[in-house]
Amino acid sequence: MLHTQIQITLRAAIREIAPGLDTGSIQVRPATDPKFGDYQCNSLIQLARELKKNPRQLATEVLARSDFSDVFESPEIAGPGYLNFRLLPATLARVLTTAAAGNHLFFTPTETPRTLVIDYSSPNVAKPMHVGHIRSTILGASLARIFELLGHRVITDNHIGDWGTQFGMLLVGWKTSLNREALLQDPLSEMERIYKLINAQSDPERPGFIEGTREQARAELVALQAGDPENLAIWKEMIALSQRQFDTIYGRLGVRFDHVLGESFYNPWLQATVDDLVKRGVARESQGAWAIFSDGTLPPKDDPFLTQRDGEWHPNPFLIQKADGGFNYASTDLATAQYRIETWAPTDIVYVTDGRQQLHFQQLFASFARWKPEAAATVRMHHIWFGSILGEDGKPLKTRSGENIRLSELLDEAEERALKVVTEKRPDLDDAARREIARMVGLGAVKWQDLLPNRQSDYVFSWDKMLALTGNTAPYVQYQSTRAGKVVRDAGETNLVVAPGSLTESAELALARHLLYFGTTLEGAVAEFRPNYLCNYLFELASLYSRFYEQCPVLKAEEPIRSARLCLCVLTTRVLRQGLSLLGIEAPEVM
RNA sequence: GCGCCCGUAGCUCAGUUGGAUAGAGCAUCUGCCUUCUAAGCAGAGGGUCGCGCGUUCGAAUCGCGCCGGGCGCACCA
Repeated sequence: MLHTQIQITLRAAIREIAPGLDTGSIQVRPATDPKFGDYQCNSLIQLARELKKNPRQLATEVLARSDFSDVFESPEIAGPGYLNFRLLPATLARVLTTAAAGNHLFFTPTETPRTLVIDYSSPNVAKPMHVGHIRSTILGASLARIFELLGHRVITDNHIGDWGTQFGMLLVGWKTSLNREALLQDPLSEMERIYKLINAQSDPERPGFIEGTREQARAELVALQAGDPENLAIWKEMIALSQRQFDTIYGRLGVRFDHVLGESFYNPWLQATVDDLVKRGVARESQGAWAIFSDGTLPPKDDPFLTQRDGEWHPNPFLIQKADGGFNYASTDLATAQYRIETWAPTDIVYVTDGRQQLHFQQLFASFARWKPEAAATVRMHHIWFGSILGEDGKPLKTRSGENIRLSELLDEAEERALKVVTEKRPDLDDAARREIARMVGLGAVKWQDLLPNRQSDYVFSWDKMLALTGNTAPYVQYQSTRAGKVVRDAGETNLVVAPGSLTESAELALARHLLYFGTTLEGAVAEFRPNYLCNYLFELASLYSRFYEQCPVLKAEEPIRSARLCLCVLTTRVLRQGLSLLGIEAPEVM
C-alpha cells in the first residue's frame, strides 16, 4: 500500500546517503492532521542525530534522491524535519476505483508469511463458562482472523482444562452425591454443585466438613491417573457433557478451533519430559519435588527463577513435578510446546491468557529454551496477556450471591436488551427478522466492549456498559454499515469509478483518506496483538461516514460526483463489514 | 521485601515502537427529521496527563525517586 511504497523509496534514498545503515526505524504513518497531508514521516529527525546532520538538511538530501512525482504532490519538509506527503487527486481516484473494482481492499497480504499457533479460550471441564473466559476467547479468535487475512498460516488450539486435581473431588461427588435428574436438566450446574459440595466437605474450616473426604478425593484422583476403568468412564462423560456446552457457546460466538488438545492429551509424555529435563541437567530434585532453578546467566533482576526477600536473592523455582509424583501445568506446558513445534513447525506460539500468569510464562519460556535450545531458536513465544475483569467495587467479579456471571446468561441478556431496542425502532419488521438483528446487535455489543479497551487494562464489568447500544459500540458501526449499504442498494446498476478531482468536500476527502488506512491499521493490530486498534479505526470510519452521509447527498448528486460518492459508500460498506467480521461481529443488512 | 501492571475531562477509557494544538464515549447544556434510515448529525462547557527531578530540538509516552491502587512470588491453573 501507499505508506509502504513511501517507506521503501525513503529507505533506498537513505541507503544511498549512508550505505550500510539499518533503515528499519524509518516509519511512514497516516498524517495526524489533514492539514499535514495524507502521510507523514517523522523518523528522519532521529536519524539525522545519529548521522550528526541537520535534520532539515538531511530531509532535503533524501527528497533529492526520491521520486514521488507520479503518486504524490512534491513532499513538504515541515517543522524540525517532518516529511509530509499529499496524494495527487489522480492517485486517490485510482486507489478508490481499483478497490471498488474488487482488486484490493486497502491492504496487501504479507510477503513474509508466518505460521502461528494461537492458544486461547482454555475453559475447564465440569465448570460453566463465565465472563472470565470471554476475553481470551474473543481476543484470541480475533487475532487469529486478522493474521489469517494478512496471509499468515494460523493454527488455533483450545488447551482445555480436562485433567488435574479437581477431578478427585468431582469423582467423589459423582459417586456419593450426584443427582441424575439434575444432571440431565443442566449438567454444568450439577457438576459445579457436586464440586463445591465436596470442596466444602474437604475443608476443616467450612461448616460441611467431613473427616476423610480430602483423602478420598486424592485416592480417586490416583485411581483415575492409574487408569481405573470406572473413573475413566466417569471422567469421559464429564468431558463429553462439558464439550457440548463449549460447542453451544462457541457456536453462538462464531468461534472455532483447528484443534482441541486438552491437558490430558499430553499425559503420556509428562514423565519423559521431566526425566529428560533432569537428564540434561535443567531440572533437579528439591524438597521431594522436581524443579528448575536459575542457571545464573541473567542478572538477578531479570531472572525469572530468582526473587528477593529481605535484601537477599532467593531461588524462585519452576516446579515441574510435585513431591507426590503428580504433574502440574508447568510440565504439561513444556510438553505442549514441544509437541506443537514438532507437529506444526510454527514460527510463533501465542498464549492468550490473563496477566496473572506472567511469571509462569516467563519461567516456561526460559525453561523451554534451556531444555530444547535448537527448537526454541526456531520459534518466538508470546504471552499475550490481558487484565482482570473486576466488579463495580474493583474486586474480582462476582454476582451478589458470590457466583460467577455465566457467559450463556450474559449472551442471553445481550440479545434480550437488543431485541427491546429493535422492536422499538423497527415495529415494521416481522418477529423473526427482529430477532435476527437483535442477535447480531446484542452479541456484537458484547464483543465490542471486550475488544475496545487496551487488552492490558483491567476491566470493570457492568451490565449497562457491556450491553451498551449507543456511542462507541458495535451497533453504531453496524448501523453506519446498513446506511451505507442501503444507498448502494438504492443506486441500482452503476459504473463504480472515481474520476480524478471529483472528490472535493472535506467530509468526502476525510472518509476517502481513512479508507486507505485500513491496511496500516491491520498491520499495527497484528504487530502488537491488539485488535483494539481495529475497533478505534472502525469507529472513526463509521463516524466519518456518518458525517459524509449528512453532508453529501449521493443519489441526487450530478455525475461524476454521484459515482465517486457511491464508490465511497460501497467501499465503506466493504471495509466496515470486513473489519467487523475480523472482530467476530456480524453486520446486518438492515437495522 | 522483590517483580509486573495501572494512575489522562464529573464517570469509563483511547492515545500505533518520543512527534506538530492531548482525543472519544457516557453524563450535562444548545440546535437539527415534508430531502438516500435521527440506533444519527452539528455545536458548547469540562485537563497542572498522580507528584518531583532528569534525558533532548520535542515527554502522557523514556530514566530515576516518591505518593496511591491492583496482581504475582514452591507443589492450583
